[in-house]
Amino acid sequence: MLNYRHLYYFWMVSKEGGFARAAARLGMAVQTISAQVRELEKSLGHQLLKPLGRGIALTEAGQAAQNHAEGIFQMGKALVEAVQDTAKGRMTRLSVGLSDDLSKLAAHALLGPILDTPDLRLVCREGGFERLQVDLALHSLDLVLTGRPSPDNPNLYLISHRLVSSPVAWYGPARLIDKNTVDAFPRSLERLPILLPMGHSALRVSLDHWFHAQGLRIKVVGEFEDSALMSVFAARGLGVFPVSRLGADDLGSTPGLLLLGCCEGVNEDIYAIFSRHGRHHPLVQKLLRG
Amino acid sequence: MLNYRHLYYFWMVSKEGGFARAAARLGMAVQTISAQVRELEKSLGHQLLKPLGRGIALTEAGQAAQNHAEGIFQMGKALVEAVQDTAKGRMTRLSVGLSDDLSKLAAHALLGPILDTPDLRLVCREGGFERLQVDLALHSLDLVLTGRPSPDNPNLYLISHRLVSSPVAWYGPARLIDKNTVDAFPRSLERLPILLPMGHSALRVSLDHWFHAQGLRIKVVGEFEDSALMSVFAARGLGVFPVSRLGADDLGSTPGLLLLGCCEGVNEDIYAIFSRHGRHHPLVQKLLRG
DNA sequence: CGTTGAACTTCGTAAATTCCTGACATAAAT
DNA sequence: ATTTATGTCAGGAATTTACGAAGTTCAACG
Repeated sequence: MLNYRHLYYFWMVSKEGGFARAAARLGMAVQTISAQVRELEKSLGHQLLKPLGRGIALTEAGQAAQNHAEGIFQMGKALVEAVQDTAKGRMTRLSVGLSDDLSKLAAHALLGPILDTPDLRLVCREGGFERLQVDLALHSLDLVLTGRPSPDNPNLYLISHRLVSSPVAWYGPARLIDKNTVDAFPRSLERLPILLPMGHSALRVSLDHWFHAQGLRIKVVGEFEDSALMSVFAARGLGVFPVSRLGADDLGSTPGLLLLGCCEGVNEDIYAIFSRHGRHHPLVQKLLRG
Repeated sequence: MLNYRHLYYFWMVSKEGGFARAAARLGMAVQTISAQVRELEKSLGHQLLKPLGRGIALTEAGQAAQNHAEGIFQMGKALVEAVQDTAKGRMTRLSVGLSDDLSKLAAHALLGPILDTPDLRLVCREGGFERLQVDLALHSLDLVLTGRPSPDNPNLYLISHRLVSSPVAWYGPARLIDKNTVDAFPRSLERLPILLPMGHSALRVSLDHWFHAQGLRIKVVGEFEDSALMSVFAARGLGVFPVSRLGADDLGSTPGLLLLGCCEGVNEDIYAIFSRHGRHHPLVQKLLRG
């Protein structure tokens, strides 16, 4: 049976890069740390640290152990926080991951129902879909908002729930939008430089289908992972871009951006992904209800 | 500081559903377990278990703790295995995740270089891309083979590396394939029922582009998450389907399946994803070299 | 309605582990 | 040679863990 106390000391040593610093940080004697780490090595049957110069270095086995320990103690920390939060009457802290493929404006609109929660402490993290999924599994996020469902594997510990399905509109810089282009929409897209989300996003797949169905031959001048970045490049005149209408009503009043048109039949779905196990965060439940 | 031994007992109790059973499983006295779990509750400041009938049940905080503990001890187990494996001269165990969007035949071909490793113990797990990604982060997999790259976030702990880019061929049941359809390929696809991978796979996106570029209007009769399942339905006569040529040479000799044609310009990329940290599994390195 | 028995709890004490003090050896960089 | 860091050995104090014995709770059964 692995001794987690020993592991903790080992982890601290490898993080601080030496027994002396680790002992100082832990407020303990150096010999103790040394002895305990040695115990760990004995119980695992392999050397984890080797001398290097006047310090130490990780062996291969040590590096493997380090990686795992990192995750273990990260989860330990998350556990304590989670327990503290659960029973604290209403929960005030909510960690949300916002996938890059999601319109930031839509995200804000979706989080609306809980923004007036008293004493709310909202922690927003951004990143790629996969990265956020990992954090969800490690329980350092309560909820992920994304444009793509996680496959609803029954024996898995994640649930995806479609929050909304919002129509998609096209916006562009004033330089490119005039009465002609608006009237001729969507045919006018063929004459305009187009910005699109990256190929692996669900919205992109829907749009490709739509182009095909409409028989549109378009000129793609840019592909973006992050929709906010895309809108910045669009406002600077690079091209026109699609975005979920949800929360984008005031995008037309953004300096430099005008509404080009709304493509019927193309929707951006927004999903909430959260852990199946355990209690659900009350704020997550509130979001799901509307 | 969280006491992992207390946590371990708590976890065992919640898994076994009672102190008595947990004590039996641990070979210890019931009182000990009870006292230790009580210590944990005291240090966390919240009750984790509550009486229910003549047994016990998890409180909300307890459920949160349970979830985290599950991951923690899973990683602890993985840590021990990893350390055992590292120093055992050459590593013999390799845990590979095979993404559903990947042709099983191609996967076998890619793993070829290491299949002759003496004393190899290959652990193959299948699943959705996201699920496997999570297992990679939890270090219960060494490597994931997939048709889609994980975004190469520089400050992230995962690396994707494109292993091969293999052309895609179409196969179908004898009932649908004859000299006419082969000669008229790819135009003949318009007259054939088509099976395709699910919309979120990278191959699907490439194919949609290809259909569009060729001006093909096709009839999709099935979409599959799993390419192996797709080939089974195809062999039974449901339709024709695309598959990476890599490792598929002998697919033509599979009872009931014939080669229809090869679409130039459409490639299935296959990526290897693995953890950036620590030493890389020697077998993973061997795979990357070729 | 009281008894029964399974399951959890409390208490006191024995055993094991953890941790410190202090002294000393080794190895490498300046 | 000096400084700085790791590695080792001992003895003893402090803490944690484990268990026996006795007590409490609660559903089930006659």
